[in-house]
Amino acid sequence: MSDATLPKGYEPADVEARWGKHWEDNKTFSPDPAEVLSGEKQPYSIVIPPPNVTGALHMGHALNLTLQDILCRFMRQQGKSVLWVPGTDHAGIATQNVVERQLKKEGKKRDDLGREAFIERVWDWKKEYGDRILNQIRRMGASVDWTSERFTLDEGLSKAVREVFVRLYGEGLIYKGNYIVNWCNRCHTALADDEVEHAPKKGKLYRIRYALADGSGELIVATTRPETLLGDVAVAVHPEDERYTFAIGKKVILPLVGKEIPVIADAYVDKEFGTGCLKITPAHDMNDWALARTHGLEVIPVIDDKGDMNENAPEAYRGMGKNACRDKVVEDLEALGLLVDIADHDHSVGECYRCKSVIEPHVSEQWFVKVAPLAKAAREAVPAQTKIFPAQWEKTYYEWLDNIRDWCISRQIWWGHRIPAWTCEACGELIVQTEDPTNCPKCGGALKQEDDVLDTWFSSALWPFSTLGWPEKTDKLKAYYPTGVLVTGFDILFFWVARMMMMGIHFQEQVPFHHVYIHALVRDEQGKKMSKSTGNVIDPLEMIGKYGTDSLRFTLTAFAAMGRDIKLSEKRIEGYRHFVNKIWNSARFALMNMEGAPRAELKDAQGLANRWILHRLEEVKDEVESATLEYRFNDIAQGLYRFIWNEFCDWYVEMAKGDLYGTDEAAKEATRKVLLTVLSETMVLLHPVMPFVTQEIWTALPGITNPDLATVRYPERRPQFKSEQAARDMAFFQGVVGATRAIRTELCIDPAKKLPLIIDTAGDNPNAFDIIHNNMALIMSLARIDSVIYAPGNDGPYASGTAIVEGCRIFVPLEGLVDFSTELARLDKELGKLDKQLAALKGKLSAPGFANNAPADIVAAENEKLAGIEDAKAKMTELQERLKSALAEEA
RNA sequence: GGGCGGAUAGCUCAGUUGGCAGAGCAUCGGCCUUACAAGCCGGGGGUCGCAGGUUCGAGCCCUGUUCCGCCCA
Repeated sequence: MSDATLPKGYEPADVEARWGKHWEDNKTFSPDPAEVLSGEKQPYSIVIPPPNVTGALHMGHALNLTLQDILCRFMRQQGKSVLWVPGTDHAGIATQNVVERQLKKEGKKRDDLGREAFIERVWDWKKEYGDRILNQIRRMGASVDWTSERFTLDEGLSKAVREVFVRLYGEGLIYKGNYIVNWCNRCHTALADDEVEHAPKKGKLYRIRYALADGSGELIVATTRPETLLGDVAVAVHPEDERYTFAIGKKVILPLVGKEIPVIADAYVDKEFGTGCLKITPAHDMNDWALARTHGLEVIPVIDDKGDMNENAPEAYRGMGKNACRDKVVEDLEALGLLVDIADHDHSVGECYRCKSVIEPHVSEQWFVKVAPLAKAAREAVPAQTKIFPAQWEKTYYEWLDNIRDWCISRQIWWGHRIPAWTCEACGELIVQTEDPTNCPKCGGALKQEDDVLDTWFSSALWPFSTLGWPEKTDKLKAYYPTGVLVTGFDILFFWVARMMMMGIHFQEQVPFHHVYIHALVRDEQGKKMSKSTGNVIDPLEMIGKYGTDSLRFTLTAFAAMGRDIKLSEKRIEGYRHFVNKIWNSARFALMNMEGAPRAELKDAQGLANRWILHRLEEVKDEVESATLEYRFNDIAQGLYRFIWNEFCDWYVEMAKGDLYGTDEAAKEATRKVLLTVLSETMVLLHPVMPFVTQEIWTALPGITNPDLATVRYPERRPQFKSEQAARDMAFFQGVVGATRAIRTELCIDPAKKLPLIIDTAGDNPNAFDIIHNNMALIMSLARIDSVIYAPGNDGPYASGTAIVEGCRIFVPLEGLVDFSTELARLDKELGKLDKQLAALKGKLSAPGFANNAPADIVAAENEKLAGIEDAKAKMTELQERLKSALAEEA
């Protein structure tokens, strides 16, 4: 678009496709590390939180991408060398499940294919569908560097993963051991603590008699899982629980099994819960496991990895499913008279975050990272080297790191980074190294690699440096590590952020990012989590189709700092589409009035409107910059919204029409220049939030030297245009126009009717006379007035609508046009407002101690305010009295 | 059970060193005023969850309390 016109309506789809392609084809967002290494530019980098390769763009992604894009585009405007790395996560369990479902349709299982073929199959799937989410990122307008795209399972990242694993193993920070883990019977794998979700469930609490072996009585034990009693190794009571002190050290007979187990004392037991007697099943309960360790108790698993009772259970129960076994155990206990009762009991149950199956604590051999040393460094780095925004999350971060347990990193699935450890089948030697060994270095025997793969988060934890080429010492790594900020939701603060901190510090000796910005979760308008099953999902792509990317981005930005959750509804997006339209139309207006005006440097500002809008523009530049640097995204959006709509469109453009449509060529030229300057600089300020509409308008502006707005620098400051005087003068002008309009509307004057206006400029504003004198034509057009009489001390006719603006009385003569009882009532209402303010102010000023204790400037300001209101009240009362008596005389 | 956050207009929420409670949407009234009816002009609407405290002054700071949400156990 070269000529200075714009089509009547903004067509987002066309513009987005065109510019998206332009930016990608021109590699606009692919920086050269050399410009950083040479010292020419400062680096600014962000690594994208890699979405699951199986994923589809949802509102959380849309928010996350929008905020990062605002930062990246803004930093480019600041002259930084900006690298935003895109990519996807291989998402072990999720992706494997997708392909397994595919196989199921063909009537096959993964075992039918075997490991190699299955993995091949997953790669095929990835090739076919893995780009979906990436293309959706494109549609958000994200200014990522596509030449830097990575996948957590690609070759380079695999190298990084092996390097890290081998080094940690060498340092004794990775070990293999028996441990109780969260086990999903369905996914057939161990899960990390934070992959387990806790959901409230209705359950039962069973009370069961355990007889003391010496026949001196019985203990009644409360449990929610009676089937696990087959694996009990002790009963525990609180050491200070007087009901049971007699039993401590004795033995009880384990029902249905018949063996004797000890009664132990431990302060962990909650005296209030159930009966105060806790049965200890170390193999099937996390807490019992811990208790068994401190008391040196045996661990007897009775449930196997499929959820069935194993050979340690009495013969009657072997092979039964755990649920069936529970029924049988209860039945048998009842038959033996050992069951006291069953009560309803609500408790929280762990579920697999992938398939929602109930988690079964399970003892097995797994690989672990010893995290305590890593966690210590990660904790200490905050906030000195890495600052978390908002800072309240620091506490949560510390809380987690202080209570961290070793990280179970092995998963019994196939899709993922296979653990680089081999066991010699001959001598049992364990080999851990980056390169695949051929045979045992000790005895030459055949080797077998570990079957397990690594937790997906293990590779994600390396993302900030693995994507930059580590373990190679690449220019990219040197230039862009550490990254500037990590932008993410709080839900993965632990899964991911804390682990990146640990790995980054350990392997790069530097934190992976200077800042962490934690943003809200996007919920539906009722505040519920969006989910497909609830059917309350608002699809970002659908919204983009209906309202355009810019509308969606602006909406998310405007709500970005509003607390922890964003309640989103389609109506809001639709509302901000109106804003996009408003911007478009204001640009159309400006271009219609440019007539190819040459772009020349702005030297001075003439006229109230120009002086004022340039002053405001300077303020907005400051606001947008500081808000962006401080991650106050909603302030960026709101500041620009107000400026563009309520100031630029509603006032400036309307006032500019005076010059633009007038005959004073010099004024016309000056105003064109200001109009073009404000419009074009506003497009730059808004570009990070709304890249497309601003770019499209930018291209149409006359005199543009750089047509690609994405590479245009942030506007220079013009401090000479900052003018508090202009702001004050404008406020008075707006007051006069606003008061006049209000009189018209509230007295129901025909809008077409032109009225005269009389202003007594002898008020509190020393510039009143000049402001009115110099802007008479504007007042006439904005307030629909046909004549203005202004002079200090002038009285208008009593038969007027009246108002007080900064102590100036304004009169709209309405003789014969209205019923003046309406005006009297209107003045009553206004006086009522003044009285309210007066009462509050007087109360404050007369309060004992105010004059003495409050700062002098506050006292002076309050007194001035009081004088102003009292003056206005006196004047208004007088006007009302005058009108009243005149009306009485007439009658 | 431990921790964190929220409660402000009908709705969704701003409110950055304590100094006259704001916005958007919704609502009511009036306008096709030559960029925009996806618009313009004007109006109404709040005991800032509750109870105390600090202060000349509290939506904001402190204590307690109720309700809601989230995380961890």
